[in-house]
Amino acid sequence: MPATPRHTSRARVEAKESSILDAAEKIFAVAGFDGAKVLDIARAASVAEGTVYLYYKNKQDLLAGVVGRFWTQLTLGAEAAIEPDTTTAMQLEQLGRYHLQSLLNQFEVVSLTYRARPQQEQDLDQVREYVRVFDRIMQRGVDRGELPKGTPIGQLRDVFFGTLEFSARTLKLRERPYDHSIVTNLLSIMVTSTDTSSGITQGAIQGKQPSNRDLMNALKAIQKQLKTSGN
Amino acid sequence: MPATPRHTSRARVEAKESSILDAAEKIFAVAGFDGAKVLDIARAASVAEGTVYLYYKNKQDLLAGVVGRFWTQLTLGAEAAIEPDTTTAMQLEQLGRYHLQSLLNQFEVVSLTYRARPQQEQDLDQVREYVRVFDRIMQRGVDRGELPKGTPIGQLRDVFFGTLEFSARTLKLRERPYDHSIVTNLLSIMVTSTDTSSGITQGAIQGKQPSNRDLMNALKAIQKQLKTSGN
DNA sequence: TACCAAAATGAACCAGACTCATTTAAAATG
DNA sequence: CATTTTAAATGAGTCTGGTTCATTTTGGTA
Repeated sequence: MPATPRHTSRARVEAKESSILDAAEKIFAVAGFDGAKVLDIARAASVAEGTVYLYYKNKQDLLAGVVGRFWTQLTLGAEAAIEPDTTTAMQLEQLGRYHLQSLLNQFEVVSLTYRARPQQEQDLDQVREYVRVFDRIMQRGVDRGELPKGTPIGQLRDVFFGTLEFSARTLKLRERPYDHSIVTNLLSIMVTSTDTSSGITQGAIQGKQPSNRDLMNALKAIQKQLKTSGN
Repeated sequence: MPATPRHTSRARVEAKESSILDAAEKIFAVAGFDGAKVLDIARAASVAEGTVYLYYKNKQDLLAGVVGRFWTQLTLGAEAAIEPDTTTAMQLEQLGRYHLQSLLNQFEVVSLTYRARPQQEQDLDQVREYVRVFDRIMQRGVDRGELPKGTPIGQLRDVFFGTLEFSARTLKLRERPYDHSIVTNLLSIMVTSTDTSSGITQGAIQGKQPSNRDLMNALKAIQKQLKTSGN
């Protein structure tokens, strides 16, 4: 079995494995998970149908392989896209751009991600790994004092990735191209809110009812402040 | 065929149709789309397997029926959850709470939504209808002068739903219950950003590079302002 | 070259979605 | 109410496509 090769060079086994993944990715992308026939994938990889099952337990597992590899590559790409020696804001912007662009460029594969996690099973590790890129940037920002101490990184992560994913869907739906202003807007929103010592965020985090009138008033003040700061 | 009933009362046909939907929803929710057998759904609806196909073209179509009904009901529930005569901020909060709670309570059905839109086919109309609830609230806010004229409703919609959906996933993953502070935080973030005449947002919308240093400085100023406003 | 284990193959198997000839139920007719 | 007609329901049988496994091929080793 390819799983425990002794006679054959590891390199060749891995080459074949990734050629199967390539074929699978291609077929899945054009036909979707249900539409893709294992036989077609095998043919595209120049391999017999049974051979696929030597490398992957079943079709689901094959999909997990495709999706996992995609997110791993995305993590590497993200690391590469981020300048290590710049501000937190700049790094966030770099990650945001990279993320949105990737979502758009490889929309089909991204969509497959949902098919790979059948309900509340243990999540794809590679996706988890990917979002840690964000966490590291934010944590470094806090450590350096660029962001306030109590910055709710986890919540902001949901804002960041959630917004970008929905924006990507919207753009795809309307057949619009990548739009940089989405990232910039998102960033300004997020960073504005990282001051947890403000009454608003503070109250929110503690779950106390913040009186919507107060909320509105506070926000009006901020808006005025922004306006007069003449920026 | 039930499609064009002449002898039988429309009511009875619809009753059977919805009893099949009920059964399907139940089975899909526990077994997932792939795991659900049409035979089981038929049994759960006390009907022969072939009968299901009298009402729904195929399994996918059945799923679309389940998901569509769900979002329609969600829209009705949302309308009901929103007080018509209150502030925009309050209404947004009501919608946010309702949405997050629904996502959590009916997580399985929500997850099925992704299975129902096989790639970039025409979206589920019912989902579109649902997000319009948000649009209406925002538009009314603008009309009333509670929100600035150029408020980018579309972008904020992505922030709103994107963040809530990701937050719901995170909560499910960590097996945490509904957390009201998520909605409140999200709101404060969003409303803060609705002043499009601020230098930051303005620049962003026009897509011009806003110089990250300027950005950070502006934000620092806001944070200070917030802090000193002693709120 | 002969041997052996790893790797690959594809025919056969089987689960499950879907069809359709037949049966059953319900309305219309007289 | 008996009879005819049409709608609705049925489930055995078909067919597609994922998965298995007995057999063949390959490549390293002695």
